[in-house]
Amino acid sequence: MEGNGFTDCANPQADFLKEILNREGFRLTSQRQKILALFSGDPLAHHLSAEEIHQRLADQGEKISISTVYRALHVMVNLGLLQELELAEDRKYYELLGPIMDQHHHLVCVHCGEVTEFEDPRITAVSDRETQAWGFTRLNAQFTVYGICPHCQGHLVAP
Amino acid sequence: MEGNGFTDCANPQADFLKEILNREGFRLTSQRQKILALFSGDPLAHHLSAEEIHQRLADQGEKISISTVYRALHVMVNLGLLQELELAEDRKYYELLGPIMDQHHHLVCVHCGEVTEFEDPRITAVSDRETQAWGFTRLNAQFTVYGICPHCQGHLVAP
DNA sequence: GGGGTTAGCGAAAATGATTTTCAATAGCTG
DNA sequence: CAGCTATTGAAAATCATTTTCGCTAACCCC
Repeated sequence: MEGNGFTDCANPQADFLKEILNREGFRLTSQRQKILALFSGDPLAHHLSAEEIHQRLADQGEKISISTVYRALHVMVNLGLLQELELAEDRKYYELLGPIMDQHHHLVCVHCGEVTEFEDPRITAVSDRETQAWGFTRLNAQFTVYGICPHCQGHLVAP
Repeated sequence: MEGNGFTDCANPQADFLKEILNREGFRLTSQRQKILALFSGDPLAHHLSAEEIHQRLADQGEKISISTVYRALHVMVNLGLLQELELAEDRKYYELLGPIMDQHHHLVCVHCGEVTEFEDPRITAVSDRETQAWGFTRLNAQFTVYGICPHCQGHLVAP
């Protein structure tokens, strides 16, 4: 009954999303807004999996189906709003892909799962060079380094 | 009844594998030898998925259970003999990780799936720099660039 | 501003890669 | 060679992700 906060008053965030969606024949739904809001709202929520998104929404009282979460994530990846990451072994993670935000990469501890981000212009340089050299249209690049973090190096027992 | 060709006469390939396996408490089995032989035997078989390995073995008359293939791949990844790659969306691929072979990376066409390899010392330099900067022990690094290959750029219809 | 069209939703079932279970077998070490 | 235990095969189990289907809600047009 009560409003969801998106219905009428001008919301620049929503307008932006709506335009991007409608341009490609997609519709602006409250579910998509809430999912995207999770990323832009919480700076600590850099990397989220579908299940984590579903859980966080449930925690804040939003009952959104897990299939809807997956569908929304795919749409946003295709629109270039999110990027899909292969951080853990089994599930995929997603992060906001701002047009401003420069390409950044990941250092993952295979022991505790901690993820650290870093940037280096050389990475972008190499991906540009290679895509051009082979005549590819570049869509995306992922650089992930796996290792053991300083903290976990103390606990080196057999897994 | 007839031999498998590995039973007795000195096989440097097998001895090498046996030593590596035994050093960590693993055993040399004919299944593991055959799986590893697929990689070193066929230079065209750069990137293989578990299912492809199972199929190739079946084609050459070797009946090895798919679960054994998965188990062998994990062991070899842990021993540093193989590297796990995230090339396609759904399955994992594996490739030989020679101590000689320098780190190389992948350029993937998201349309046709073609995989091209390239090398660039800057990538290794960056991963070394970052792991050291954060105090990590470096295990592995993967750099994958996604794009559309020249051939597929002609077929740009909506998916 | 309402009505028709159709994208999108939820719930549950389906899929498909990978993992585990368990009894039988085969490496390795003494 | 014997004993211990890692490994295998086959089938069942997992588990993330996708699909199906009837219903709802966005968007477009008048």
